Amino acid sequence: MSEVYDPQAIEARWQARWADERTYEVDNDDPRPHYYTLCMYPYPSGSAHMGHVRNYTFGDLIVRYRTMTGHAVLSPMGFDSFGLPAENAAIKTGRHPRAFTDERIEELRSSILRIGAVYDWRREVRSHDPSYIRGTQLIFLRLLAAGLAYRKESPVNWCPGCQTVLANEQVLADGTCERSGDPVAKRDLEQWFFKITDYAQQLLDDIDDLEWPERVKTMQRNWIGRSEGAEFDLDLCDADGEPHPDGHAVRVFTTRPDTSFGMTYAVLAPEHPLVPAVTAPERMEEVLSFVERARATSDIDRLSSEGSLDKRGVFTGAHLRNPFTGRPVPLYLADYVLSSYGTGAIMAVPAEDQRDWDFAVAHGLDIVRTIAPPEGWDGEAYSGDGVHINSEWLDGLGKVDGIAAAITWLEAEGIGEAKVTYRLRDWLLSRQRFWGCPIPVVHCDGCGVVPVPEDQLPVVAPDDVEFLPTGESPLRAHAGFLHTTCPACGAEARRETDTMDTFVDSSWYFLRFTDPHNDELPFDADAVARWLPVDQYIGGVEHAILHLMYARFFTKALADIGLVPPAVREPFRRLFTQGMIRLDGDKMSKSKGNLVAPEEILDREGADALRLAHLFVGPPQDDVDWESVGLDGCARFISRIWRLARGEIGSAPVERGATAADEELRSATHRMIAKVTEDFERWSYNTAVAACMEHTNAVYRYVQGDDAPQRAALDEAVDALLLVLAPMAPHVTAELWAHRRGADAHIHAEAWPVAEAGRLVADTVTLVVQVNGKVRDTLEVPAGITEEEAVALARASEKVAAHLSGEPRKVIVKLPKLVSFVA
RNA sequence: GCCCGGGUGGCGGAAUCGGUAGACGCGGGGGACUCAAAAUCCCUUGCCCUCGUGGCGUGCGGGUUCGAGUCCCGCCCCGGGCACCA
Repeated sequence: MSEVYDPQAIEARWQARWADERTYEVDNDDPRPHYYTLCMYPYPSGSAHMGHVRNYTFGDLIVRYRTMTGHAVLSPMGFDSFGLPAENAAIKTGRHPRAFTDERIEELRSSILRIGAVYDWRREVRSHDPSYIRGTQLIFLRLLAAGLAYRKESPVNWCPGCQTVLANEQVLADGTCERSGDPVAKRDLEQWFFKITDYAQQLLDDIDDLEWPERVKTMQRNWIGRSEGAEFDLDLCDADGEPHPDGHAVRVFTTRPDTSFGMTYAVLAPEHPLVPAVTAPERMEEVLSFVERARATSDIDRLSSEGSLDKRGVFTGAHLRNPFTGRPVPLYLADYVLSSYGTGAIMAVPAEDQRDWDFAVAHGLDIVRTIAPPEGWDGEAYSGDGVHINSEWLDGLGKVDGIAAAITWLEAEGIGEAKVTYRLRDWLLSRQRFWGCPIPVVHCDGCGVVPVPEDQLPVVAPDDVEFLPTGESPLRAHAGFLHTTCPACGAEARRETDTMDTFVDSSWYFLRFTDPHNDELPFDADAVARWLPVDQYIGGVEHAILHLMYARFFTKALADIGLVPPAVREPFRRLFTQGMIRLDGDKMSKSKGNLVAPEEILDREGADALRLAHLFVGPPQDDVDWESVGLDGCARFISRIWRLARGEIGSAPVERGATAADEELRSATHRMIAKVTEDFERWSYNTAVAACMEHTNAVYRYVQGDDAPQRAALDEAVDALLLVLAPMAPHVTAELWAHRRGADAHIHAEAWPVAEAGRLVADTVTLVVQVNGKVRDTLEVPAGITEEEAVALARASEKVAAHLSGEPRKVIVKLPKLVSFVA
């Protein structure tokens, strides 16, 4: 047992003991109530950085707290071990990504251990383990069989830097790759997709019941982007309104069918399939060159060309009949209409849509208002509510009624109907990379795409590949992997060489943790039923859309195909998103070169001080600047606790009857317990630490007072302090507990202290006396004071009398804290 | 443009239900201990002045209320998300 506080020795010893005693290993049939807490499994990039420390400090606090409150806590850790950095390192160094990755995992694991975070390491998973690959592939095949995975040729996002296609979610708003920053181009490739759009409505509806930060819920709602409106057909015609001989019709989606009388032109996306068929011969050359230009232009350039709208659209020479007016309107192509949203075609109503207004002005098209703008309106397009005008049978109706009436009319005419459209697109999962989970299908000239039978899983990439900067997966060049036989007909066939997006791996790892050694299935449904949904998920807000949306989709889809129990519709009941660590306003990151290495601090002040500093600096959800992290103050606090708990402060305690001071200390102890417990429940760790500091200061004053401390009151005060600090500063509290109770005593096996209700009420309280709402005096009064006594005492105050002449008009009393006189 | 957060001392932050604004910590000032320093311990610390039984004070302007950091209306600023989504 250490005599002086030596964090390195203490921390190493307790970390070893937690591992030896298997304190935090938990079985699925544990009789205690189950609690599943999970930090997002990390990509193994080497030693932990401050963001990890912060994340695992919060996670570990919950594990230890919930264990002390009597729960069987599932606390697993794993590694999101597929991904681009390992493959890029392989290209640079020639080393296999597995060797590189396994080293990074060991570095990260050892720094996670050093902060004292505890896990059930028996359950560790790694995305690149063959057993995990098998699970990922089996899930893929089941989704394929259920029609939830499919292949389609489509223009996809291609990142020239990463040499791969990207999901929409990985393309930033400015059209660049979220990883490399390169402008993303469009390419036509046959790719695998998951049908997440089938779940758009469920994903939207179920957000409501999640205990997630409102910010994250809003981001998901926006991403799904539901909009209600109508779809209808516009018949192709000539400039005089005569029907086109081929009878083509263009279907458009609009949220404002009520404004249809104001449609003065229509627009197709450049990629729209009808473009060649409808374009007038004399306009063909110009139209095709426009289409070519639009296709060659990356999204980033499409956006930057804003302002030159005349160049961004072209007339097709064709017309469409506005079914509401019966009149022909010109049909344009414009790159501001997206082929991937709605029907890829719009009716344009310049008076009620600013983009249409701008385009109409640039091209000299008519503008007809169908909603009267408010009095004094000096803007251009008006999209708000108002009374319809110029709209025949819609005139006089408001916006909402107008929409309903227009839809009724479309349905009665048989040319359209109400329609809900989502912004969410299907999830493109193919990646032309090596270091990912292979897509387990075979391409056969006779049979087409053939799934690899489940009993032949996993399909694992070979090791003897060459990593060259060719921009192609080395799998394509590996004859042994590429050439195989068709599982269906036995003929020669080629393996799929694309791998899956690593977000596929992270979409089910939380399920695997419940049953990590299952060789038959990714996981057993009963095991999942015992733990899911995750009671507390913790991670960075940067995953608010991608990972969290995909994991939700997987949970629903896997439940629908019978892998996950039907009752589990959501993976994460409660989500907490922690703030970022900044240094001088910048995000702390390797690429910015402004990292503060946790190791140095662990070597100096120790893990407990670092953990407390992270907890104390401010609300966990807020970003923190490293400069404001009060490491010294927390280290000082720990040494105050150290001396106090070892009886090195003040006079020696004695056995005696309780004095008022003793009773007051005991009351303070129980108020502290209540405060910390409440703060833990509401994720207010900074105030929990503050409450512990405050109590420590009170105990210091108590033991240094004129009277010797009473042993019972002092022991209770110190024990309670150690117990509530145990989840926050686990090593030093364990050491001090063993010092006080014997070497076998284990503080983390103790029950969480419970505040006695009878102790929470102080004997005397501060009564605030106000006159006209201003504080004029404060009086110490017995807690059980009556209203009459309180008012009498307040009236007797000279300070009150100075501001109150005569009788008050009104007296407001809120016992026992407030008496307020109204003059 | 739309949607979320947020704005409180020199600094990080607290105030949980409309009731003492500034808990706790950092930093500052003073003192004790010491030959001295470090460490430690104690006191003090929103601003202003005519120093009182004083005034002001939670981004700005209004309002509700006996009483507003907290509720309502209108702005300003900062951070984040989404954005030719028809």
